[in-house]
Amino acid sequence: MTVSITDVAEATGVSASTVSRALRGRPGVSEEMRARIVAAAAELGYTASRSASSLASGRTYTIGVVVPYVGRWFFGTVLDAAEKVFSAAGYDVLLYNLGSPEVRKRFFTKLPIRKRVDAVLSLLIPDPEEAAALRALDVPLATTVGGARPGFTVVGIDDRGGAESAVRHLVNLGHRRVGMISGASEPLHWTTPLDRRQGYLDVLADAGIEPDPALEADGGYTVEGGERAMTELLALRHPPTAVFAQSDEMAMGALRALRRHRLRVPEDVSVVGFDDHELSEVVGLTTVAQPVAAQGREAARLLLARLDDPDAGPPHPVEMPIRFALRETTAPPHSRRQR
Amino acid sequence: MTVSITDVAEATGVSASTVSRALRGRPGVSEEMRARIVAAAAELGYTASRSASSLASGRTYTIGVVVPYVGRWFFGTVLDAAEKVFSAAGYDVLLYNLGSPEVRKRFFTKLPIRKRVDAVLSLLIPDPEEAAALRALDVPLATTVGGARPGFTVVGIDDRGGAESAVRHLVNLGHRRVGMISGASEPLHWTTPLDRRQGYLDVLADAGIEPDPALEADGGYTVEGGERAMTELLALRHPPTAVFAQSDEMAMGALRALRRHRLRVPEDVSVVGFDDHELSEVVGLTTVAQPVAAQGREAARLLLARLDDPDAGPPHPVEMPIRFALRETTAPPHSRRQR
DNA sequence: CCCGGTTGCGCAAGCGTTTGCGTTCAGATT
DNA sequence: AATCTGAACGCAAACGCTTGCGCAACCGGG
Repeated sequence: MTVSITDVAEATGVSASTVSRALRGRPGVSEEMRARIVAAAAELGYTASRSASSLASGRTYTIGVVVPYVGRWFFGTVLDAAEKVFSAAGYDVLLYNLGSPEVRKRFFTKLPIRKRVDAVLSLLIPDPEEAAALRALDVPLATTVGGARPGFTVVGIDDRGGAESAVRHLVNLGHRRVGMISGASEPLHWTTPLDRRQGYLDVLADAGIEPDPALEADGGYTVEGGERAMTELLALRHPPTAVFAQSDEMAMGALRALRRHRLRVPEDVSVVGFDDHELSEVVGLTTVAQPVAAQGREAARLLLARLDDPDAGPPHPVEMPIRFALRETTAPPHSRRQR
Repeated sequence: MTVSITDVAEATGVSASTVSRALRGRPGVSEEMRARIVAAAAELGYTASRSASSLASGRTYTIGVVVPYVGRWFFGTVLDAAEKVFSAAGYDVLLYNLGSPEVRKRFFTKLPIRKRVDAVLSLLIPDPEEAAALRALDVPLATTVGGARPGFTVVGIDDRGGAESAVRHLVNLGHRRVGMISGASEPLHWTTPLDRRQGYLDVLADAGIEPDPALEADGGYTVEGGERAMTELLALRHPPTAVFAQSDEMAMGALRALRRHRLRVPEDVSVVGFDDHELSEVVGLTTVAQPVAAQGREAARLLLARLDDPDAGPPHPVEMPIRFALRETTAPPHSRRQR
């Protein structure tokens, strides 16, 4: 039924070996013969069986991409960009969506990915054990989203510096009580929350402001979490006049909480986020923008490069540029709105 | 290096056939032997090579999912949900991200998916030719997002009814000039924009309102497009007092345009969207909510059912429930409009 | 005219599973 | 005791490719 390599071999009057070589651009076939074979293959609608060829060659031409949550904007965007690079290079993408802890655990113990991929791009930060499991696959590995791991190609951004620019902006506007909505409850091996927090603390110290632990609330990197966190902060005896949210999603949650409390942004409270979510510009959120898609592209490219040259070790971490995006959610404390 | 089935066989002192049967729960193996084999396999860290087993069995245990744009919230969410169902059932997901027309065309002509998947879930609406190409794969097929195709399992919503409820809401509030931001430039075989438009027209007719073509603007289903479209509408001599956006993304674009024009929502202009984007609640957008993740889950489930029982033809279309979500962007028209 | 070197192609041995069929053997049936 | 019956397992043939090696035919240079 489905046409196999011998069918096109017979149609052309050559052996299967020649067909294989011709179709894959291998040397040892005359140009004339190659043309005939290609034509015949096209006419018959032949595609090599991936299972068979990867069994025979050991290459799968498939990249495994593991993601914590495809639905979230950040990961969706990175995946989108990476997939384009991979498919343009002739690789297929096998997607593993590791939402819940159980699924994640099962994945790393059973490793269904084994013998199925030529490389893996991890959009989640593997803990040390998980990283070891991946290394056991013996294929090139890469990660985005901070957190260096031995053996991994990593591309990320300067989280600390980004946080600094955000908080410095608030301090420069005159804010003294600036809160932070973080993701403290996230697993510790993920360094992003820590780095961003450090940036926050650095700037405060620099400005001679005593950090107040009460001004740090956990938003778990979700919209709802951000809303809860902001609500907590507003319940304080001395609420902050400005908050730095470690992600735009949390910042949007914060905006919502503020609206609910009938507080105006930025007149009553300033908010700055981090990431530059696709909708941040729409809501006018001041934020520090990171090149999300570009990170996906870059990680994919580096991975492919390592596939082409297996001897090259993992390159040193790549740091993508960030940019402070001043919009409409920040102003000096207790300001009157000007027209 | 990598452990194969014969390694397990030798370790247990049986033949490879028995190992295969034991590990896959096939009859013909004593329980005692099965236990020993399972133990040995676990100890050696054995995983069957997918290439080899699918070559031998003809099954790939892989589902192809083709998506127009993973990064968009809607598709990301559907994919997320579907992937969970597939992986829970032991299937892997092969992702094809068909953003640009060229990539899309190449995909459907070369069909790299051939011989690689047991079924395909298409999140984009294939045109008749593309649908035929997919049918040639001779595997179960499914689509979400409107547009019935012969041979496809389809799950969707009542787009027309949803649009009607949205527009009726506006009309009931007293609006007479209600505009629409649509996606008219989208390919014609995608029926969603058409259905939603029909719902819009139905309600107007029902209310005795003469439809004004000038009140329909194309937003291309993106935020920027929505913003442009709203800007066009505002430039009219008689701008609408309310607009129905065919998607939340376009609605958000519209909100942005309105803010830029210093118009207040809902006092000056009412806006209602469609989809219930994850951030719609955050911005308080009134919309008609559809169960996005549920549609992905359902489509995946139906596909798996057809895999289990290949004789069952494609089930008739499944229609998921929708719900009108009243929030804060709609109100009665203001008699006095500022300029 | 011979000869080492290409060039172009076929042969056949895998790659690691699955599976139809055959074999063995313990126990049940006459 | 002879025969029949399953159950449990092994044999070996696929599955559809890739690839090292061998072997003609052909090339130009000495």
